[in-house]
Amino acid sequence: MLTNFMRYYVGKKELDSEKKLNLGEIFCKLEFDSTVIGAEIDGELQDFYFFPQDESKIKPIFVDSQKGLNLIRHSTAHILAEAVQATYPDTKVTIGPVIENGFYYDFYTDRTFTENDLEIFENKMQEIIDNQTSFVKEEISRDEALKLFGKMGEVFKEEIINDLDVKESISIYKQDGWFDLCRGPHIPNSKYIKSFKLLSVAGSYWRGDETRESLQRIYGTAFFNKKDLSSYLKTVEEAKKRDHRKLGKELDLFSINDDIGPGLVLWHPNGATIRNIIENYWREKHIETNYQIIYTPHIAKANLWETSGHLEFYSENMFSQMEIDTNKYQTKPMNCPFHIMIYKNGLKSYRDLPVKFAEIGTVYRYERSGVLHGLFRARGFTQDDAHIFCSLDQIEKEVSDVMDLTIEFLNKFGFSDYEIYVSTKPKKYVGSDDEWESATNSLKKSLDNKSLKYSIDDGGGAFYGPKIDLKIKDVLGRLWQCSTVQVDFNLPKRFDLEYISSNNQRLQPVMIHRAIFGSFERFFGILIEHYGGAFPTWLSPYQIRLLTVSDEQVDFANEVADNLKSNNLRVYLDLRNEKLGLKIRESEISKVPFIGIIGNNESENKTINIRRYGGEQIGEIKIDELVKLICGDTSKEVVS
RNA sequence: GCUGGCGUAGCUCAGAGGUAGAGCAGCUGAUUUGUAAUCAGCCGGUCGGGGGUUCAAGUCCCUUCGCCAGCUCCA
Repeated sequence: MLTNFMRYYVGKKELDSEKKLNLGEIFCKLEFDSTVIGAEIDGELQDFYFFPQDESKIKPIFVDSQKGLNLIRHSTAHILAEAVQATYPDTKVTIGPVIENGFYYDFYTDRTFTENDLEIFENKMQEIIDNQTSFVKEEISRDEALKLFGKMGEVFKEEIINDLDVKESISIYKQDGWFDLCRGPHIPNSKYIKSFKLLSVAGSYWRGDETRESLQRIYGTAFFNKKDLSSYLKTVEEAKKRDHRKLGKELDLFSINDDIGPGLVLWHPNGATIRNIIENYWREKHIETNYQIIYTPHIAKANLWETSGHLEFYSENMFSQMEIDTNKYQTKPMNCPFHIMIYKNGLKSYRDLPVKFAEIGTVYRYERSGVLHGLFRARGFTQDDAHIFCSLDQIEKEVSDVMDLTIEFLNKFGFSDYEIYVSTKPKKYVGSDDEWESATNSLKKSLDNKSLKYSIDDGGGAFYGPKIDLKIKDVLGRLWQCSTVQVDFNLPKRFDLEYISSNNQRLQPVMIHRAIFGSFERFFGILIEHYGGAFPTWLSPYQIRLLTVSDEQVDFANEVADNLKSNNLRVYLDLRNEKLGLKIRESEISKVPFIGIIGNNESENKTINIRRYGGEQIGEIKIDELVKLICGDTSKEVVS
């Protein structure tokens, strides 16, 4: 008799039923309270309208979980769309997905939405939410759907329906009288939206295609409670405060000048001091780990770029050719061909391998004007580039060494959290399957041996070889991709690279491209934001500002400054006839890690009164103690 | 590149057809100062560039350069 007998496993409970139930009914029978708003089944988020299969394992999703938040945000996007159409009925809706920290909804309209509109929409949305509107799902046929949206003139929805696979079921979600084509899932009722905010308006294109209609995108976010929303907004504020373009100006680190050109960076003395410290550290470590440091030109004949394949595959990113005498030249977008030419200069033996060339090499790449962004995306930048020429069976050891060096570097700058990705063979590739497998295994092994966790990006490798990418996490939890290690089977072939093996054969080496910072410009930008401009003592342009209380202490202050300088410390001497309070204020604004105050007490006692950036008092100490204090200060970040 | 917004003193910003403004910075002077702004005076601008409308243009229109946000994490 009981043909439709079903069994569900819901969390730790189970439920038998004589008929098919949807999630809402299941939760109701099991007397779950209203904090359950959906479920995860086979890794997919589902709402109350979903009918699980027999024997389904159902993981309840609670309103205050991360997954629950995705439901809340998606539903908030629908309420936004309703509010926009209620306000401006001629607006056409498109799509409104959940994104990392919130949601957006794209609209088609002649009107330009303003900040004022956002406020109107927010008020209207609050009204809808306060009505405790239920989200009701209805399945409709394809024809019905086309008719329904066609009648409303919702052309974008029609296009979506037409593009859907015929097998796919089509659903709409109703709230009040308003509804949207949507596959869900949604929260049961708007009462779960406790706090939301519309953040900004921006342009976008239908389906991201710039040849299609341009749309207006409204970004917003929603949270389970007001506290989470305000802490998110605070993080956004904090990120704004740390914007490297703003701090770069305030701290006089760098500039980008209209008269020179967009995307071209001027490093001011303060920024250049930091870069110089980083470069010196970089050189020292590379020499220590057996790299040979080289220098190469900024332009080369077009022929070279033809051989390398850049003209064929990378020309969109290269600056146009210039003619010198009768030859065509181009500025370099990459350093590799130059390193290769140095390798080719003279026959190499297997005894020479691995050959490791490293260069702080400036390259120029054409970037579309709209994507330029301070130091993060520039047109001229300097890579910390290196190329390792080795045999296939040396890859594992070499990559292992690169990872050690990379992690040592990143730790030095206070980055201890990273995500690592190994990208494997794509559909189109050069090199043999054996080579790819061997190289990919070497990459994995070198990570496994260090117990470094990584994800596999299947098919995500470049056509010329597999790679490891490393993303670092900054103090605000943002991820930045800097370091990369890439195996290359392509360039050695194109340039006919070879070495003589132990049994006197001519063999082709493999090339490994690697960068730790990626580029000095970008890495510097990340450092500025990571440290909030308050650089640790070893990097800070000035390590201490010496402030005199009055003219009487000038001689002693000069003496202290000379002493510190002779110990290679970076000292800023403020002898101005100003009040101490002003001098301290200016020092704090410049974020120098130490302030040394010299008044009559100090000059009599031959001491300096030390205060750290941020206000911590250290008190009077002697010069040699001060030298030790500054040199030994290894705190990774000064609190801003 | 495209969509939208914005370019006013070194910096941060006000002015929205009728004589270009403020604070900070800078310069000069007074003050000799003890842990986040001493006081006063002065200097500073073809209002991003070019063209137009008007008796009159930061202000309106066109064009050009630059900056900012965004440009499929799919119904």
